[in-house]
Amino acid sequence: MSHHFELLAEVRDRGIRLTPQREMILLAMHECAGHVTAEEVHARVQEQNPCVDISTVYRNLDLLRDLGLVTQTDLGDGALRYEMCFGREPHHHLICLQCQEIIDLPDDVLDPVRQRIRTEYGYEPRMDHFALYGTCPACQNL
Amino acid sequence: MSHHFELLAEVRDRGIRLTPQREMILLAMHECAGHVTAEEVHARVQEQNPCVDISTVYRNLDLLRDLGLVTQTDLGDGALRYEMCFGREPHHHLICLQCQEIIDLPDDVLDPVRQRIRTEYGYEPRMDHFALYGTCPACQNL
DNA sequence: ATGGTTGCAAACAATTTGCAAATAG
DNA sequence: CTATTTGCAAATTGTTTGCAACCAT
Repeated sequence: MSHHFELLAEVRDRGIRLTPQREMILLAMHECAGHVTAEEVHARVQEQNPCVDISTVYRNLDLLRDLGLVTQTDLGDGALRYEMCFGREPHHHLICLQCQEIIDLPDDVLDPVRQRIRTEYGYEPRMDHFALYGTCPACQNL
Repeated sequence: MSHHFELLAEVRDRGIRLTPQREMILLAMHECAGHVTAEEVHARVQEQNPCVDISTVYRNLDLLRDLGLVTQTDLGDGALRYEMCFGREPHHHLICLQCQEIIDLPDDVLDPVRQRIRTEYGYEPRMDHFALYGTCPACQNL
């Protein structure tokens, strides 16, 4: 919670109106360490004010994504995941296909791939927030 | 079309009933080089028999995916993509964020990532059919 | 004051399901 | 013959939209 203020200031500085709903969503995202669905953010916000609508959550998450404060990732299950990235290191996720455990990977695991994409195919890679899959050590011994 | 027969034999050998619908779907998938949506498969099959329902297409694509004959990929736009992988090299896709152009990448671009995931995190990676994003050479000059 | 923002209800798109009838083996 | 598969219609799920009222600046 240390830099809640910084976060709110950041938003205000960009000329974005700070409505109570927006502030609650920002706060909820800031507190949740991991990636959450819109539904989860909604539930969290409703604990404070049950009137807040899910569409407001979606609209704000989209906005924050466009501002670059939040990442939006599609993990392949039905729902999009959002994660606060303001003031955090870029990273990726390694997801266990069996137990769904998720661990973070440093951004540079993808550097060799980026390298090859650049030199061999001329594409400029943009791989900001990636989901990789596998089986975790625990689940390998079953 | 050379190994249509092989493909049908493969399916029959696994004890799967070969209904006309299933055969049409198999054929459509085999002819389409790239990744297609269920809708596209449906459209293609309906050219032959307009009665075939979209749910039948979905059910069969799920079945073929479970059999390992077809890959299912989520490119992040609303619709899942399917691709016949029977008798083909494993590969990945590099998608231009601007023009949506898609090119194939050989499987081994991910080897360094796999290596690190294995040695550093103990996960057994399973990255069969991946979607990577970037900007293609053409779109970089705009 | 006024333009961005909200809640609501309804629309949407992709996918799934229940069920009776049809059919492959 | 019978378990599987199909077509149909309806349900689900996650997300988006139109709009009048509301409110941060």
